[in-house]
Amino acid sequence: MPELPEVETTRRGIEPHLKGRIIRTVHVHDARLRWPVDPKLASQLRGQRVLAVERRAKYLLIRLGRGTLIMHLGMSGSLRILPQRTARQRHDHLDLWLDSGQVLRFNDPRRFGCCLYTSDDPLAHPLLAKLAPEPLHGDFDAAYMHRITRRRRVAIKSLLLNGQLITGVGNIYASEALFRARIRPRRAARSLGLKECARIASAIRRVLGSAIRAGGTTLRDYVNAEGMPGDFAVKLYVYERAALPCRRCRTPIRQITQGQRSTYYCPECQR
DNA sequence: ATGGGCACCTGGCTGC
DNA sequence: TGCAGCCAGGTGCCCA
Repeated sequence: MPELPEVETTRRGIEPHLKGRIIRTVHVHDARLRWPVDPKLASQLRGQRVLAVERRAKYLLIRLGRGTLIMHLGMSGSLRILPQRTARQRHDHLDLWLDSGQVLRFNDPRRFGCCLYTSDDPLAHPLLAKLAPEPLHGDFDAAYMHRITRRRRVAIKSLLLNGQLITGVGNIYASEALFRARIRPRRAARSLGLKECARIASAIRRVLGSAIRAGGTTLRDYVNAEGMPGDFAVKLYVYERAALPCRRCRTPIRQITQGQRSTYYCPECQR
């Protein structure tokens, strides 16, 4: 489900409730996630204070006094802040009970998410160490886009989903960024010129930034820390709009498959 | 090194 | 109504 804007919206929603709080207890209701929740997790977290909630790509980093909880929402995960006595629901996996009387609850129907504790530098963790630069930071620009596309024959859409080259962009925002950059998704990465790379880098930053300001995209089931959907779906130009008129030129939007994922584009606006 | 495909899961929808 | 088939916001891993 969540791409960078949804993860960032979640981070902003939970941080004010977590920062400075102490984790009193941890309840693991269902340890089955992408990797099983470590049976030692509860004893590792108990009594630790939350120093900050950070984000790296689509990972959330809950910085604690003696370590870090690394969480990923996968395709269907959500984190909510709830009063302690809130009844559990299907697919609730774990609760962090805080000294404030609130609970951070992780729900994930498809179980592609994860929850890992490390006492080392989380950025050096094998899952995070090789991730590409943050797309909203200064080192992600036209020159970077140009450099990583030089030798690659893959379609630019597929490249945008490669987390070792670009992070934070998932299937929705890959199509949306290419529409805004006016580039066809099937273009070979290495065929793109510097100006086109500049348009893509700029489009990625703009679409992610706009989506964060709208609280993310809810198509089916994404909810923020308060359980509310995001508002960006109404601003999508192409995603899930197959055969509907392009919002810019009225040409029917096309849907194709690339790497077993759907891609949407306007054959008129994108070249 | 690069790229393609599969795997991991549940749930919702469509069509017979 | 039941059931099979297909699709869905991610990404690690294996193979050519």
